[in-house]
Amino acid sequence: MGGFGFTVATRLPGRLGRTGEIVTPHGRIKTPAFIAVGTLATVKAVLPESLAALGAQAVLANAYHLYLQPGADIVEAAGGLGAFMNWSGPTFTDSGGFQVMSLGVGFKKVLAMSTAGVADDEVIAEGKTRLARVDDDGVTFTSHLDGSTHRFTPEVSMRIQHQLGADVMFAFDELTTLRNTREYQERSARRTQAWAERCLAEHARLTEDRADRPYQALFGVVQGAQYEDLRRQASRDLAALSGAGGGFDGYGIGGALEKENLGTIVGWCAEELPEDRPRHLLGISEPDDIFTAIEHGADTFDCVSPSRVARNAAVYTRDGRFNVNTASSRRSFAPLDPECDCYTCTHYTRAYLHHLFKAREMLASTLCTIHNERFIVSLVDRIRASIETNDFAAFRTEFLGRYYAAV
RNA sequence: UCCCCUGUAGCUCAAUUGGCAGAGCAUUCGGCUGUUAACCGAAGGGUUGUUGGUUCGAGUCCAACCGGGGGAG
Repeated sequence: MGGFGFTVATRLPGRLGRTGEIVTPHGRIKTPAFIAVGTLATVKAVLPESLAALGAQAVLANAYHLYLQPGADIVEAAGGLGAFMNWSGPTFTDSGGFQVMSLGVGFKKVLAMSTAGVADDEVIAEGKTRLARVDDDGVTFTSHLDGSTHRFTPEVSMRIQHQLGADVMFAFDELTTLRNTREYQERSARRTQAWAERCLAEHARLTEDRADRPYQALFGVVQGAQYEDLRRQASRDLAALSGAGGGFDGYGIGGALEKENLGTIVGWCAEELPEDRPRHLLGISEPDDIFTAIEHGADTFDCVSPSRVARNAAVYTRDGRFNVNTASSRRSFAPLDPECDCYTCTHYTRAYLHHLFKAREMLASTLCTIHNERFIVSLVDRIRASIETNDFAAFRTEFLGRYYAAV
């Protein structure tokens, strides 16, 4: 795994959390770290320069989306994801498993779905057009762009991700939801494990073929939904894999999670996964979840929330989240968050942002995305610092107490 | 002076043969957690220009008046 590495610096006493550093061919990532999401090789509405300026350390794009548009071959010909999108820092790509599967399921909300009352695995389609079919070998799905039919297997995802050329890739996994039966979860976990082995093998082969290129790390993904035994087993099984390349370079924790169980589930996985490899929690970034995830051993995480929510006028502040497009901001000439050091807060007022949203001006999205991304990056920076100075618990109490106070 | 058309939510407009007055936008608020998302949802808002009349029942039919538009002199 030349060119990729991870070292732990400080540990959170009595907990699984730690600070550390990931080294990639395109730079270092101080952990814990929030990875900005740029699904289509762009963090929507912001320039890469702005992202770098606000302290974003890495960007995560998506194999499914880039495969469909513009095509992995074009990204490869451009010199890889980073060169293509003019981002010189570390890059990640997600395998596309989540997208393909969530299209099949017909809904995206995995986090808070209830398990109540549904036992039939086929019901997960919920009457919507089913765009994907899973079998033991892979997934056949319909493009959401033009209806064309495609097939992803672990090998296909690996080939696409190698073409995209990100520093960190994820193994192709099956997404389940909390509505699937226990029996299905077990079957799915076995399938994801088998796919992990195939990803590793294909990855080793491709790495060999492309020895002239910078090394791309591969993270295995832990599934198992809300079941402790499945999560622990999946973690151990992934850790036990040591293919030609020496196993996974790190691990992702994915799948169905209820907010209340987030820490518990991350903890189960972190206890079973190798200490010396980074753990990435997929798709999480609410402030309280960040504290929970880090405490229980997550080193990195990514999420669309800061940018999506920003485009829809919701902004984070030290005193909680609010919508700038509501009347309360019409005549407010204060920054979004007076303690924030981002470009938006140091140059613009709530009244101006309110105006931009009401006028449907695109600068509204740009400025609020810069703010939200900075807010989360800054929060994680401060959490990292608090671990280093052994003030994590106090900082969490102070931050969350204020964030969720009043209003 | 006469003739024709037209008045319905803040705005633009719907509403079968007379049968519980709706929609889009705007307003107010809420939501968004491995992006099919500059998105989705909810709420508030009406003496249908006015006054009479016909009718079991009128936004709808009749009359007058008021406001707007057009035409003829």
